[in-house]
Amino acid sequence: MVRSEKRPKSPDEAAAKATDSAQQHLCVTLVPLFNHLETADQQKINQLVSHRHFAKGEQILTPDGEPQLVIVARGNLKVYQLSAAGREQLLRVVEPGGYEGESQLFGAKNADLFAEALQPTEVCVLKQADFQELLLRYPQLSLKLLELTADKMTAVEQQTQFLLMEKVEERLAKYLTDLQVATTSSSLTIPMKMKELAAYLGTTPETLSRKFKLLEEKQLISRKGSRVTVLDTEGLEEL
DNA sequence: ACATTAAAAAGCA
DNA sequence: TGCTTTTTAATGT
Repeated sequence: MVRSEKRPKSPDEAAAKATDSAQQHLCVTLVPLFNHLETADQQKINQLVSHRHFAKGEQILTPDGEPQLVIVARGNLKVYQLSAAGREQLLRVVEPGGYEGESQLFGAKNADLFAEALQPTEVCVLKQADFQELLLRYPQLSLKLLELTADKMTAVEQQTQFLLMEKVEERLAKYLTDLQVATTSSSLTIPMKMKELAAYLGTTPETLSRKFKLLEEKQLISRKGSRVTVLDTEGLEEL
């Protein structure tokens, strides 16, 4: 479900208006939300966003922070919430071209949403007021946003299905088969750390490790590190 | 069936 | 080598 091998091609260093930290206008042209607009419009929008860089592990979005739309240009970030016990439930990983934080902009008070950089990450930040103005000014944006948000909701549904399946074994099996379908190959690479996959599947790294071993013993998969090969697709799907 | 805790083993910079 | 990630083992819910 998550791949991470895109690299933005070197941007032409023309006359970049140094608004903030003097970065290039990557985000606006890169992101599906904006890249269908005319160049002139994109440039206007670009003046409204601030480009920021985050090191691995830095918080980008917190519940008490200012409402803002965050667009990922490079790297990726994880979006998660904290359970009562303080355990982290990973919701999704946002890749270049993706965005996060729009729900707050719509007025939804999302009380416990965090976003954190998984790698050194370039993002563009759009403030609430500016974004609302944009939506009014470019009605096409609203439609596009609606479309993209619908996609996101589909992903969230899948995530909820994971947690509805009672056994970790089943969740892991489903995750692997989904990933296999996505890559159209029997050999695949887990796109995140085991610790994070565990959080994503709603379990602990320890249990995840045991389940991997169990699937290997059943000859359903083989694994070296995060490199997994599916040996028995049918057997895996039966779970 | 899992979580938790602790500790060893394996990776990585 | 020193820190982080992953695995193993023992014990608890």
